[in-house]
Amino acid sequence: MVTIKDVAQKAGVTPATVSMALNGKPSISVETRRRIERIASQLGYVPSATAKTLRTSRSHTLGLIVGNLTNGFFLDIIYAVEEYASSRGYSIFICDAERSSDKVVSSMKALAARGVDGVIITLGFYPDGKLEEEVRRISSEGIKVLTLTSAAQFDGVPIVRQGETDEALALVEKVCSLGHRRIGLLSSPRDSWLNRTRVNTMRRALELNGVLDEDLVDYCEMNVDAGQKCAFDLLSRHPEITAVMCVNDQVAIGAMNAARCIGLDIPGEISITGFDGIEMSRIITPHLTTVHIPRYEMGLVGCRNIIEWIENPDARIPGETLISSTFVEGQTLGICRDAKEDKK
Amino acid sequence: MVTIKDVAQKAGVTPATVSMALNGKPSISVETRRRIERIASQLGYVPSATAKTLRTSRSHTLGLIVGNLTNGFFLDIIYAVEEYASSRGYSIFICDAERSSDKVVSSMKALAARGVDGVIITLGFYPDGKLEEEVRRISSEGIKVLTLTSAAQFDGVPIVRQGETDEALALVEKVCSLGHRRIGLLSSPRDSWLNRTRVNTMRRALELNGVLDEDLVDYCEMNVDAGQKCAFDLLSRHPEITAVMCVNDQVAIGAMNAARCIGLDIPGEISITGFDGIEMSRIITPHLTTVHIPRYEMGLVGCRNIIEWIENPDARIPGETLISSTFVEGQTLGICRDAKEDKK
DNA sequence: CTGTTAGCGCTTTCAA
DNA sequence: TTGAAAGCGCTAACAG
Repeated sequence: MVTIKDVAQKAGVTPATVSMALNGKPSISVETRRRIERIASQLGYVPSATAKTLRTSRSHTLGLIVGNLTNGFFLDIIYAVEEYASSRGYSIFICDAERSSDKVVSSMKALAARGVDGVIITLGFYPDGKLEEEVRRISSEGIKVLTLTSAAQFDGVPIVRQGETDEALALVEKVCSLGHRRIGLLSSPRDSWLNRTRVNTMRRALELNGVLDEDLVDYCEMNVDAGQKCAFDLLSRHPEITAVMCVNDQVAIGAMNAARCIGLDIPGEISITGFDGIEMSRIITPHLTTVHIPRYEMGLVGCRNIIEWIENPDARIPGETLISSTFVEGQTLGICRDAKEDKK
Repeated sequence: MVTIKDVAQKAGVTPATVSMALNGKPSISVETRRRIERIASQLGYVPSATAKTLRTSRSHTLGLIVGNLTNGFFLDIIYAVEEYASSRGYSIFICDAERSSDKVVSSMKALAARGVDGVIITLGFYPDGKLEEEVRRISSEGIKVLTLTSAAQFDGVPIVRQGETDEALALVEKVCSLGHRRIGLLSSPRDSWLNRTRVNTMRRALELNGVLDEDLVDYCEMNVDAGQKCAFDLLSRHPEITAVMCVNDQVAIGAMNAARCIGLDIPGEISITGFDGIEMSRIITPHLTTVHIPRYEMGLVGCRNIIEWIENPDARIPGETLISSTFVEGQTLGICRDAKEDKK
């Protein structure tokens, strides 16, 4: 491996001079700089980031902790973060939280030991106290922490989150305006973040429309299989349901499968809505009506913010950044079948 | 930040002793070790991985370069690699190749500068000479390189690849055995890796069965939209086609959408096959008949092999590891409609 | 069993 | 404009 010494020797100068020349310090004569640059590239010299980090306590690396790597939801975030970071000369450590606060804490310890300049945390579950404690600890070591999405939120830690409340409300209004009164609600587990936020918003909106029926609310894990099973049960118990609103797209796709099993036409006999706007939602037939969460933009903005903060610790970056979601018109929403019958 | 010196001072010993104690060297008295451990954890001491790396030239980090992060195909690999690596105390740098050899080369340079112990490369496209050169360079620096999947393959570089030839042949046999004679083939672009390997295998099998018709072969990008467009064209031009075999699941899902547009029942009037066994293939209705590539196992084995190699450079790890794919019985394969008519 | 010493590759004063 | 020297935090010889 060729080091700064080798370059210095061959150029007939000291390592210090090479360092300054290659780092664009102005106090080096153009002539020597040229010579050093030539020799460096000739020797294939690549400065050791490790040594640089040890000396400067700046590593140009970031940690990215995602809630659960098997969930395609996080893919766009990883993509955006990696893309922007690498364009700024940063490398990304990827860590899977495996839905557990403990794993997040151990990941953060590892990242801190490796000297990352910052950590981006994006979880889909509520973190426990241990995590908050660790966030404090590494912050006090000078490591910048930023959270994406709002399940994990800490005092003084900047957050980039999706604005989705208006869209959730609008979605309910849309369903109601089509004449639906018996509306099933497939939520995530009772103590989950999304049940307490997103689904609760929908619940309140249903209530305002006078169509909330807790018997028609069910709770399931957020994957296709669970959604299918849960929707099947719900629709079997309550055949009067004409629309099912789901906590996310995976559950909604499960619900679509269930409806198909039962022989209900979508959207002729039953309407279905999702949430998130994952890739699959626009690929399946009929296309799912959903709300698209701007994951790419969130990743981009989050990464840009934390790098800005790292490189300019005095510049206060926004404590909270809201990025709007967008309604996605699919083909799973139709006029209530009862309303149609009434017309006949 | 608390360093080894702080611990040493508080324990009344030298840094060297602390280092040995914490690294489980046998030459330390149980008593001192206990004391040091206690003080270390009390002070919240976390050894600097950076300093350790500089000193030992072992970083316990790996680079993972994936062909294209937006493709869900790679998700299971990332998951497996991260999971296994972190269980062994390694952290993962994730890099997106963005379908370009140049980006891969610059990623490798960055990874090498950061002192990674190894690099896992998994690409879906043919690399150019520059990449091979860079692989040689970092190998000569002692960085271990391993490739996953076979698009990128270099002399002397261990590879973990899927065994899929038998399954591709079996798939063709299956289709033919159902009576199909007019079989469309949706391949990836002509000069792409999969066209030259996987699709070519299918092509030869079709030929052996005497049903290869180059007019029924088309080439498209490997995504749902392209697949849909291409399938629509093909089926419009050749309504006699009764089965479409696709280079991968995305294209197959596109083909399913196209068939539905045209009003063809799957599998009643047209059969469709995919390849890869991505999550979506078993979620859509009807489930796609495909071949599942064991991405998780590949990632696991690849990661295990490279770590073994790193930690024991003399132990020769297998130069080529083949992991079998599996046929996935879906609902998109049916008896040829012509055959059925004959029966009537 | 523990201390001393040297040095990994780099940057950053301070002198010259 | 460049050189000399110190040191980031750690480990590995070698002494004692």
